[in-house]
Amino acid sequence: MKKIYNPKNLEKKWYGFWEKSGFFKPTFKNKKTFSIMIPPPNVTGSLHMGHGFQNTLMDAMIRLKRMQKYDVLWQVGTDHAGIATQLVVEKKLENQGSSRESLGRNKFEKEVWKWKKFSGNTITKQLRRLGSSVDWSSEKFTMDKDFSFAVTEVFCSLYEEGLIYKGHRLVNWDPSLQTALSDLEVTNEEENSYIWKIKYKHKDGFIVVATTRPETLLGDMAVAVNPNDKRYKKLIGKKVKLPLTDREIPVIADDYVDMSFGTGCLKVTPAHDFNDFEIAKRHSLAYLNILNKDGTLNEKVPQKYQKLNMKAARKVILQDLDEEKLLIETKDHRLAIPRGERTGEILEPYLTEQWYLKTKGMAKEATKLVKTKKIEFTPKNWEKTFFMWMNSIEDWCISRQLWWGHRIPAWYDKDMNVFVGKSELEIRKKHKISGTLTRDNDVLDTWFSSQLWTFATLGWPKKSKLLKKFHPSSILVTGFDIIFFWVARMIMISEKFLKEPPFKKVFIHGLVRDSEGQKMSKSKGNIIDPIDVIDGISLENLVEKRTENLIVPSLREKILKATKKEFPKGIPSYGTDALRLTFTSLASGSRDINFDLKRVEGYRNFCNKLWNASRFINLQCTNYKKTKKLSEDPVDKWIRHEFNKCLTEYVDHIDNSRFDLATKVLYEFIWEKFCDWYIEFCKIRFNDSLISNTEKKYIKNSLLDIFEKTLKMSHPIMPFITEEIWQSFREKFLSKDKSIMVSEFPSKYSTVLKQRNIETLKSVISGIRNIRSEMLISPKTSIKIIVEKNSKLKKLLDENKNYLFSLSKVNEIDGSYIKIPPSAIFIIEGTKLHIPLEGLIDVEAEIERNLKNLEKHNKSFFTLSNQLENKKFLSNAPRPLIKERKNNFKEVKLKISTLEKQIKILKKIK
RNA sequence: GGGCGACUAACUCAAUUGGUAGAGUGCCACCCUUACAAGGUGGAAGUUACAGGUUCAAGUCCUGUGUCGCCCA
Repeated sequence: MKKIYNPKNLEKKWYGFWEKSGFFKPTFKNKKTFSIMIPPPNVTGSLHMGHGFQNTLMDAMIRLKRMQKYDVLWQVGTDHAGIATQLVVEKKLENQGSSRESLGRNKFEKEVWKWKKFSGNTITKQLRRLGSSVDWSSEKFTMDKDFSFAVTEVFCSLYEEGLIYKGHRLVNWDPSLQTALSDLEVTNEEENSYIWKIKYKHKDGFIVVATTRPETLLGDMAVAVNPNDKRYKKLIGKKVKLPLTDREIPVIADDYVDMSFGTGCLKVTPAHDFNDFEIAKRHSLAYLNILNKDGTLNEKVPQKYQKLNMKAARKVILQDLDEEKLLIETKDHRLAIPRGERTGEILEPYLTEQWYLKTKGMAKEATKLVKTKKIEFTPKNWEKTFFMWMNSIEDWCISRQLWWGHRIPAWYDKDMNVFVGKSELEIRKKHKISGTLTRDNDVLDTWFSSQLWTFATLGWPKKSKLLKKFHPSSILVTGFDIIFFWVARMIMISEKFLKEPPFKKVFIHGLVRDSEGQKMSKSKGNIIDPIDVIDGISLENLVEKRTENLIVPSLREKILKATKKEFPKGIPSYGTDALRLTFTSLASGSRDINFDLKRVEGYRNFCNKLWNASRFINLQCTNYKKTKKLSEDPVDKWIRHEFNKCLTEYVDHIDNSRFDLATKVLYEFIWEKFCDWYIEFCKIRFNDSLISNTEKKYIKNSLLDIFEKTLKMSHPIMPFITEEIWQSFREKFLSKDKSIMVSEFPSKYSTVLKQRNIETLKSVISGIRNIRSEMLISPKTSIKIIVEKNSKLKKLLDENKNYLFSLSKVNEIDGSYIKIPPSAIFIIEGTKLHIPLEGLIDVEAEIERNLKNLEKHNKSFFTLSNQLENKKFLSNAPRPLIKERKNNFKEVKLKISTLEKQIKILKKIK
């Protein structure tokens, strides 16, 4: 074994071995089941830190349950990601001088499939690098034939039930994509803009309308005022002339108008504003659509403005208004601008006919599932958010004017009568149609298909074995950003079609941000690729990666500088296990996860520690194979007790999705208990000539036994290093398992009591070390200690001489206790322990040290005495607590009096 | 405007039902002791954002304020 842990090579080797051996597949042997459906990543995307985080948590659970002999299924697959994928392919075509339109629908679709084949492996390769033990044999893609079949099935059935309908109304329209988007795909962010005041003339003068969107003026159908607004009361019902046109529009009264905003006069553009749409409904106004699909003005506006896009139109219209002296004020104003979350384009409310799904009824059922705890959210407060959304849910616009996705199974005859069915053939048969039928051009929103993920992956609508065994899945692990998009919709649709929840628990994790809490994004140039943390990357390559394909090239310099500052030497290779440990250690249920590479370094060191511990054990057990009998020495019992404690907590924490705490107890056990003390105890015994070879064998058995259990316990979080070490110990462990990952999860040692003596011994050793260090006694100098002859402590120390002598460099325990020379002292469980000063300790420094300790104890003396003098405390506080405090008080008093005496003595010598 | 969350050591994060605030990294001192310098031993470091309140006892519960972030309108 090499001196330094090097994760390179060994990770790929073991992953390949696991996959080839079929360890990831469900066994169908065990009754208890555990299943997780992976949130399907975008098929053409690549893995980011969020994926890394999420998959680490899932894998930890999956590996644990697999070792606990559950029948485990981790369903894997990818999502076709309609808009995102179409955009990428269109961009590619554009670079080749081609376009979607010039290719036509069929050829374009073929291009996308080609691209999917080319880039689709990226993400699955990356998942493998993370160690994710997903069942590749049942991998699914949302555009697979059987999956598509399920989508069609659901659509048709919802349509037949009357839950899907076609509606003519305003949608969020992305002019660059020329498709509708659902409300959830819109981001509203405040931006700097203006508010303009424009004169609308009438026969007795004019009124002033305030607007943030002057360019939609050409679609105005009314001017609205508040019915209580005295300023405009007499104008209600009159007509005003719409500027730049020859149209006249009425002044109407509507409560919606805020008298204090702007001028109190609102222009009403029914076809291009959601609020105005509602106003128009109330007043039976006409809807005048003034936009083409590409966002330019159409033939309904004066010729001059036709074909202008919104930006250009605004400029020209403001100019013209100014010329006609109708523009009277331009003022800075901040307002929320709706943009498409994929394209960043400004969206237009646009009047079109779209497919909608009625959601209110399903939402009610979904709410019930959570309220009755059939589904539980962790952390729990997300349920609140979930309920809020379910209460205010609107019908879902499920059609998209895209070419990549599940095409809507609807056909139209010559007269535009619509028929919905699984195929054209089926429709012809059913409705006895022989004439032409044309299929609807639109595809379904990607989320419409991904909502079926938990069951369509398992073969639904067929009644498959998998479905029966693994649905509902045990837990869903996902980010809070898609609770509405995905989680809620899965719950609704699963309850609708399977009459059961899609999962029993939902674990909502935080968003991975950079170390300063900034969201990682391409435009900020602060993205860290998990694979780069695993393999390492040079500064040059990192900068290159962060600045390529920038939308705003001017950011380049800034990103370069920031990257150089944060990673002056690039990123070293830390290995998957270190990264996974970092992720789990950060999974505390908080909303934001600031990813700091320094934490990875700490966990890489931890892996190195484990690695080297195993080297030591390997060395001690050369040519040795474990036998049954374990040593019953107190130190062996002590470590077993510690192990039991750790194991119980560890499993509990994972079951409660507190991966941070699980990582913590594991870390502390391995480093602070196993390595710092137990291995040292073993080392001393192996070197002790007074211990028989037989006894040493028992010690080796103990060591190997607990080491194997420790490796197994660690495996779910750090799979690679544990497998590498375990395999090299396989014969020593006498294991018949092929891999640690399919071995049985360790159980507790039976009936091991807490070993108080060992704790005391540790305290003595630490106390001596403390004095040595503070008094600057060279590590080479051996010292003598003096302990009261008949004390329990003396007996304990005599019994454990070997440990005491090597771990604190003591060479004599003097129990004579007559004429104690000037000493440094400390008190352990009421017994004084002296270290003679002569030739070792600077008296002045020792006085200082004692004064410092005295001060510390005085502080607790006061808090404790206050507490214990307080009658209310004594009558109200729980008994054990009072007892504890009283003991503490006694101890502190003793310590203080001893220290004071000691200081007096020392001062005398001086 | 409504809702949610965060604020704890220099940095990144913990702290079960209220019971004397803990890790990692960094810092200081001493050590290359044959598992490990990616290490060992010891140490310093906090008015828990602020102001009130409840309580014997508050980082934790309540009220208000501030700063930052997210969601919805």
